[in-house]
Formats: sequence, structure tokens, C-alpha cells
Amino acid sequence: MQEKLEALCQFVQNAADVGDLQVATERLRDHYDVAHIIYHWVNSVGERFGAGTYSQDWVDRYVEKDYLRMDPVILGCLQRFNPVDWKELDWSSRAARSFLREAVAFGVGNQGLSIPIRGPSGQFALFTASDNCDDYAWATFVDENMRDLMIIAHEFNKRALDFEQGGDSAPAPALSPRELAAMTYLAKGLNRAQAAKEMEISEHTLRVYIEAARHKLGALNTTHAVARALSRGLIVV
Amino acid sequence: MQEKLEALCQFVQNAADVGDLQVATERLRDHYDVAHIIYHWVNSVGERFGAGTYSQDWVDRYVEKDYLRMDPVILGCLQRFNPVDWKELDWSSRAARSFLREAVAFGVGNQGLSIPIRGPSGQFALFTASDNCDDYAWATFVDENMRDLMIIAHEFNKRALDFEQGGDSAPAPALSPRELAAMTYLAKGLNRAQAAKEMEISEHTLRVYIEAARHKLGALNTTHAVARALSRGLIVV
DNA sequence: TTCAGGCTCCCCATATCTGGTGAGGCCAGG
DNA sequence: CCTGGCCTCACCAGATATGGGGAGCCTGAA
Repeated sequence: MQEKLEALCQFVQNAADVGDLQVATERLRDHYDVAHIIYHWVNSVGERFGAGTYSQDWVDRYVEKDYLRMDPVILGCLQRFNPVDWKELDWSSRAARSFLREAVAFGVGNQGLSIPIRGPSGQFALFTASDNCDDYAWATFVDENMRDLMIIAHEFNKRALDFEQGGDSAPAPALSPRELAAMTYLAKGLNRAQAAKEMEISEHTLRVYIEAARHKLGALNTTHAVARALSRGLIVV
Repeated sequence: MQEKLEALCQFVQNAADVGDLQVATERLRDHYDVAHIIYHWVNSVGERFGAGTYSQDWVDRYVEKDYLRMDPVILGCLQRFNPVDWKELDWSSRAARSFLREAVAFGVGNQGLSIPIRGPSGQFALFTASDNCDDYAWATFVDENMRDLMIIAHEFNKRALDFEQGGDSAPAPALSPRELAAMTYLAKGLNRAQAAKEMEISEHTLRVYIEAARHKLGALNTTHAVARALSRGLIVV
């Protein structure tokens, strides 16, 4: 078992492209004998990337309906740190329940464990295992394999980060200290006058920072700039 | 060995306070027979928090000199995802070399492995093991224990997050679908007119959503509301 | 030394946002 | 049945942000 884990990690580490990661999810699914294994993420530019065993129909449907924005698994994991069983999530809204019904109809499975993974620059990814079984069987599976799945999830993300960095050559828009401070105060809800007072500079000067940050971040307005700075992990509120 | 890992994880999970985490680092140090084990982080408010086996002298020195801002381990890990051996870091600057000399003099150790861990809301922590030994011995140690250390690092962070969240009691205000959509478009940089057009409603209506979201989030203005929605994981950009 | 980049300050006119108040229709749960 | 939450629309006046211009100082790297 332990050797098998090593072998799977090795396979992921040696993946030459996204296709190999796809194959890795299939091997993992077979190895753990579950319905699905999925790894996916949204990078800093908003491009989606994923590898998994879901049916193409479901993936298409998911993208078409922009379910990313309301999927309780995504929303729940964004707020958490540790692996989360789907049962612990909030399925109370009507939208969530109809989503769940549809997902099950597409063969996603009624049980799931999702592991949130965060990388530099606000990167966020999700590694998920799902299956069709009763609560007890699932609890047993989770109990036995959680640790291994966490390790594998990290291997996936490591490799995916390699692909990304090779691909788009990380724009890395470093903001100057004052620009970061300005963004931070704005993100905290201060208006320009207040932020300027806090930074002990004139409001005019503050504006220069905000505009500089906007340009560096390729943002359309202040709110956009703050949103980007936040989601790229440049500032923390 | 495996049972020992479980026991250590259990101990961390059951930690009642920061003091217990401190004890955990000591146990880990003894168990792995290394010079030091350290877990530390900077939370969203900029408060430092840490548990570890470094001498008080070194900790004081570190804080006094504000080494956090130039420590190559910190700077390197901020840009990486996977565990990093200190040898892989950039020690080329003069400041870095003198820092290293000083650290070794304080008994920190000449070898180290640091595991960066990221949580929700930009939280960043570091779990480090360090020792005094030759490269070969260290490579062997890393090879054998990296996985376990990653798991333990996660346990530490999980518990630390519990401590933090226990303090500030996040109420988690739910936004309605339209409010979420409004926040999302604003986070994407659209102004009210554009967002309204996108949502196919009047700008007046959109304003109602924005104000509702502002109030629910306890935000002072639109930018603040978007920032909160983002950092609480309510929306995705 | 030169030069780029960060930090600081200023003006003007227009676009945009904000705060308050008011109203009607729809749907689910008590 | 009725209350509460959600979705939709409207007006107004004042506060705030935006876009573009110009200018001087300081520091560290080429």
C-alpha cells in the first residue's frame, strides 16, 4: 500500500503535461476504487485548468452554467483549510440542492471529500475524491486514506504549478510598499481621505499610488485593483 | 513509527492552547532527534504567533532586528508551494549571509527544511525542522520524514486556525444570489452601469443589491464589501 | 554619474458613487 | 394568512472618485 502511494506520487511528479495528470486521476480512481478523482484550479489570471474523471457531459454542463460560482464545494473549501467532507457543507439553499440533484444525475456521486490547496499568489486548487456509497463506507474510506490523499493532492499541485510557471511566465506585478499600504487601507474600507490621513500623506499623493497600483495590476478601477491585490495574495485584510 | 505519528497528530489536535503547541514542538524535536522544530505564522492583523524550540535569545534577536523582513527562509517560502530545503534558497546577498552566520551562532542549525502552509484569507505559516549535521545525513532525514512532517505541519495549522477563529467569531453572512453576482461583477472591475447591463437589470436595482451586501457584510463602502466578500470566500474572481 | 523608480505635492473638470426614502410583485415558511 | 426575504424599479442632492497634466526629492543600481 505504502509503496503504491510512492509509485502514484512518482507518476504525478514525472507528469510531462496535463494529459499525464489526467491519466494519474484515472489510476488513482482505480486504485482507491472510487467513482471519481478530480484536481482542478483557477489561476491568477482566471483561467481554468483541471484533470479528472468526471464525464465530459458534466464538465461541459458545469462550465456552461458557470457552476463554479455557486458550487457549495468550491464556496465551502474557499473558507476552510482542512479537507472537507461534502456532508459538512452548506446545502441549504435551493440553488445548492438543485445543483446536487443534477450532479448526482451526472454520476458525480453522493459522497465526496475535497481538499483545498493554496499556493503562492493566491492560487487555489481543489483535489476531490467522490463515490457512491453509504455514510459508513465513506467514513471508513476517508479515515483510511485522508493522509495519503493530502499528500497526493500536494503532488498534483506542485506539478501543476510547474506547468503554469513554465507556461505563462508569471507576470508578478510587485507593488511598492506604499502602493500595498494604499491597497490595504482601501480594502479595509477607508476612503481616500481617510487612507491618506492614515498614511500621513496628502490625498493627492495617495491617488498617485492607487493609480500606479491600478496600472500595475491591469485593473479597470479601484475596486478591481483591490480585488486583484487580494486574490493574488499581495495584501491581506 | 506510524503509530507514533498518529499519537503526535492527536496531541496537536487536542492542544488546548498555544502552550500545548509549544510542548508539541518539543516532543517532535525529541522524537525526530533534530535540533529544532518551529511553527510560526503572521495572521491577518499582522500579529505574530509561534511555537518552537529556538532559544529565547534568538527569538528576541529575530524580533528586535525585524529579521522577518529579510530572512531568506521566509522570503523563499512566500514564493513557493512545496517544502523547501534551506540549501535551495537564495543566500547570495550580503545581508542573507550575515543573517545565516548569526543564526548558526545562536544554535539554529546549518540544515533546515521549511514547509510553507497557506490558509484562507491569505494566512501564511511556516513549519520548520532544523539540525546540525552533514548534507548526507540531512538528505536521509528529509527523504524519510518529509511526508510525515507535511502532515504534522497541517495539523499545527489547523489547530492554530481554530485558536484564531475562536477569537474573532466569524458570523458568515450569507448573500443572496443576486447580491453575490453583483459583488462578483464589481470585483471583476465593472462599474455599476456595466454590471447592471450584464445582469440585465436597472442600475437602480443593482444599487439595492450592493447596499444590501454592504450592510450584510458590515462594509463601509463598495470596495470594502467586495474585499470582504473575496476574503471570506463568498465570491470567486 | 546618470538614470530609473519610488515618494511627495498640486490643479481642474467630469464621471461615478452614496445615502436616504418609497413602492410593487413573488415566493416560502410559520 | 401574513410576515419576511428577495427581486425589481424610481428620484434627488451632495460626496467621492477618476483621468490627465506637471514638478521636485531621494535612493540604489548600472
